[in-house]
Amino acid sequence: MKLSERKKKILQYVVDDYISTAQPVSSKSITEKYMQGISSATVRSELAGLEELGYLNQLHTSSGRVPSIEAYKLYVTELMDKGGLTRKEVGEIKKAFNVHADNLETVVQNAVKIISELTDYTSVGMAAHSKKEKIVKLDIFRYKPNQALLLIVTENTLIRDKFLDIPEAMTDEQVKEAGKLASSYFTGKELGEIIKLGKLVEEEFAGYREIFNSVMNAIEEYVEKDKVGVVLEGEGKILNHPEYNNDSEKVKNFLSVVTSKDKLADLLSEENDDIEINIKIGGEDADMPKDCSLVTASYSAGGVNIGTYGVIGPLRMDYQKVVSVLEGVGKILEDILTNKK
Amino acid sequence: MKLSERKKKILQYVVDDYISTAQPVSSKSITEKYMQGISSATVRSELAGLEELGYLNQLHTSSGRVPSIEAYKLYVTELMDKGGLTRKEVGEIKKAFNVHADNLETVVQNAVKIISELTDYTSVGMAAHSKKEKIVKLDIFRYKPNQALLLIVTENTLIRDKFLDIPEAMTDEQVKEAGKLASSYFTGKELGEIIKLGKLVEEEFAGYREIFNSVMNAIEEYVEKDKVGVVLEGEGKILNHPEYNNDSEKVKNFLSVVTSKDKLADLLSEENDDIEINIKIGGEDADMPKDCSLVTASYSAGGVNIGTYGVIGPLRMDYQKVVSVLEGVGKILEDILTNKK
DNA sequence: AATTGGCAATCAAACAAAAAGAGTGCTAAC
DNA sequence: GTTAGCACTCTTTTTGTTTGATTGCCAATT
Repeated sequence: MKLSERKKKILQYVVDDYISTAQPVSSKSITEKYMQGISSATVRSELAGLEELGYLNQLHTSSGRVPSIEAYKLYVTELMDKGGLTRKEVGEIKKAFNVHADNLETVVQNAVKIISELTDYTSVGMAAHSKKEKIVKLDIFRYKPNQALLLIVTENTLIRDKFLDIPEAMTDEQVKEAGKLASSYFTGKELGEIIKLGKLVEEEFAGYREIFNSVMNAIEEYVEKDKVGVVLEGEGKILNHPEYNNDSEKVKNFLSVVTSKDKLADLLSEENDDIEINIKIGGEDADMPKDCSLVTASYSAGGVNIGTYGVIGPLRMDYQKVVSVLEGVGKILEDILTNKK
Repeated sequence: MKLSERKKKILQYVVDDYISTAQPVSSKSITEKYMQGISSATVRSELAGLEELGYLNQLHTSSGRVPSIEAYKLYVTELMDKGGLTRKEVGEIKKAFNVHADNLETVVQNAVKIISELTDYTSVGMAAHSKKEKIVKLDIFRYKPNQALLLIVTENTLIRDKFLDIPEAMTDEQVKEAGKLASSYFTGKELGEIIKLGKLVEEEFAGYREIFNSVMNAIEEYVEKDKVGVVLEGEGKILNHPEYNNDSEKVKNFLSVVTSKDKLADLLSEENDDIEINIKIGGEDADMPKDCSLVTASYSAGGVNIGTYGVIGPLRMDYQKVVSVLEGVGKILEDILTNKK
């Protein structure tokens, strides 16, 4: 099962070539483009070997080879060259972040946009909700006889508006009081801390127990998965790639995932805590569109996770470029955020 | 230029048939399906007349007829049958609104979703921001040395988070004071009223003039066009329709409009004040995808406009169904909102 | 034992020609 | 005004042929 050096090289060439041309790769083209000293017959037997091992596929007997999912996996982990960004690209990224950012969501928007532009793939991002964030402001006030509006602002300026069901019998005064109590109780606390508190609340604020529990639920929901904060860009770019050009089933499938913020939030929040760059290939995940790859990166500033960004595209994705861009954006973003804060 | 009754009937049949089959309509099929007592030759001469008048087109000499944009226009205004909704559909709509609505955006989301489901087209909605809405709460507080966060809550529970640039020299106290002043000044006022006030502010609150102006800008922007409030559903459904199936250029075009909330907000806020159902056909508008139709409806409850909803799809859209659904959803939505309030 | 040149076999893609079919427009008759 | 009939047009489908790319295998070579 161990691959010879030459097999690896050849596999790399096949994947490289297939990524850039979208055409099955022939033994001849390999000898011409990459390995002049060797004959095509030799490459052919190597290719046969790689196919045997499950790294390559043939569409029909007399066609060139196409990489298998296994091949892509090996490619991203071992085979591909790590390319950096050009000066120009770095410049473009910096410029993209230079525009006046109105709020945190705008920053995410900018990041996602430049990623999509530089890679030419659909890109997606989500600001992280660190459990270390503190609540800066909390307010509750009556909206309808049986509903109150909950307002939470955290350090990172993310705001949550949510309705709470309240008993009609409550007077405006009581609602106000509940708000005051909740505010003095929650303000200044870290989100994670609050979640951990769990059921303690029941005893202390018996009168407003329901309300307190609703507030805690809202906070928990917000930290765990904030689908509202998912930003998407370039959803149509999938059509720039030939494998999606005449297959509207595939496109439909792709769009159904990509346009569901729920699903995207799920995908982006998977196990990204410690890993920096994360590549998920093929339709292993129920939420992933079949025949797609997802490359994600988690960014942090000052040791705190500040968000997850990613690119979704065809299996035949330019991983090298994508990884470079994600790393580049991450670095610049982190610089900006650490300096500004 | 006046159409005979029979010409109108025939034109209606052609459009009906084309809408349901997506195939050019032949004289023979008309006599078979719709006008048994008449011969195909007669229909042919009528069709030739309608073509003369610009209502029909032929793809080539020996093909059936296809409706022109003019034909669609006439169809929606005069020709088409007005069909209602089935009991089942009404039931589905009611069910869709029965789920617990967390906030106003959820209501919009539900409406858009059920519209998309029932029509099988991409649908879009935007809550209206009536100038009559009053500000219920307004708050300003410091976020960074040179930025403050502005928070506005209106009767309809829409909240806007927005950063204001402030001089670093301002003390926290001053920010607080500005907030208090702004709150007491703006709270209770109608949005329209505030916009009209315009520059009066300059004199009165000289010390915090900048801040007051920023607040007013934010309010104006919010009333004029709130792109954040645009909700979209079923963007992939365009692919269910054959004219988009093998034309990825068209799809790309469509997606580029539909995925831009800016453009959608523009489209939805055009001149919808007094008209109830508004049909825009073909690519007259720069913001409209070419070869698309947009059907919008403005809903109101208690005399106040509460939002605009619409369906975007191919020219060959099932207008009858779409109009029925939009009307049906509007009616039910209005009922719910007027009762609840 | 690995490599190579040569060659038949395979298969998709491109092309061409022919046949089938759908629909029209026109005309002469009703 | 309506209709049957028919020639004509143009697309679609079918069928067959050619071309070209590529492989796998084998025997010869290094």
